Amino acid sequence: MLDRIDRRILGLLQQDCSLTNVQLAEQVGLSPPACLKRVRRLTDQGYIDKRVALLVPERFGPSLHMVVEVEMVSDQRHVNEAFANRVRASAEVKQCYRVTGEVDFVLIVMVSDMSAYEAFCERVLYAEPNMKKFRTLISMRREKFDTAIDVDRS
Amino acid sequence: MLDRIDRRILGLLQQDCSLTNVQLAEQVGLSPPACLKRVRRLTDQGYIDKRVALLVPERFGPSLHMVVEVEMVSDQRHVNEAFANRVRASAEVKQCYRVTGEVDFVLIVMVSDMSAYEAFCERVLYAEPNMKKFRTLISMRREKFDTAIDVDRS
DNA sequence: CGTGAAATATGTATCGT
DNA sequence: ACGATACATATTTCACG
Repeated sequence: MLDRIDRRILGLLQQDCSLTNVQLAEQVGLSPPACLKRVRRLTDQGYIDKRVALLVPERFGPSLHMVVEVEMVSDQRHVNEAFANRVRASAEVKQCYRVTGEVDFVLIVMVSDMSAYEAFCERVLYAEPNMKKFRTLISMRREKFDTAIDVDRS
Repeated sequence: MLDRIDRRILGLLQQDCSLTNVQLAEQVGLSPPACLKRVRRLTDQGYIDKRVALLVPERFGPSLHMVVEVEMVSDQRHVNEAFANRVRASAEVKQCYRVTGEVDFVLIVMVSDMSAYEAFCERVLYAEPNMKKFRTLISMRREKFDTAIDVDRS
């Protein structure tokens, strides 16, 4: 499926995709066309989702990260699917995890200040009829944010 | 500081940085050299951290996301700094938020299975003398993962 | 900021292993 | 099937107005 060179390519690209294909080819020891063919194949076969620029939040004014644990009234799938959709459409919500146990959803919400967070709670959380309760953990500091995954395991 | 075109550039690049400079220039209505100069300036001035390829986790075998709430014994800063450093050096930990309240840290940990998670707990959490207790929320489904930030606010 | 030209990179075709 | 070389096309990047 994926050989050592493919993994090396993916590892490098998820560290830094501003590498030119020539540089990438050099790093993995292939000719540029051979390297390009692999990258194209990895993209076509759905290993690479997309390439994005990661910005530095601090440069855009103060911001808060909220970790929000949401408990729903019922675990009915279609009802919670509706909530998941609202959350996906909500710009403040950067991540949403569906978890098992008492809590049903964990959200990572990014806002510029408390009033923006209150507005979000009104618009998304309190507006959801199936929402039972939620707990907010306030973070003023993101210590680590790494988008790379372990590519040496499949 | 940042004008409308800068914000437009940043907005586009954090959606998709595989755009060529020619395409980007076209979208924002500038000549390629003018656009390139802005991108370089935005990078040099620290608005852009890096460009990365986001991979599709499902293509690399099963994986679990753990939301881990960690409570420390003492809030002594230098002690918790040591823990933050361990966490930063730990490959399984993709994100770490320092939060206020009972809980001190929230980690997003990505592992292939439960035994990998147990190994992580032993190596990082139980090994930390200042760790009082932690709670794990297990997620088998990441509903949303958006690395883009709101660029229209500073 | 735009134009045009030079330097690089990307992408294609073909051949060889 | 996969990679290398050579060549054509496109992009990046610099100098100048």
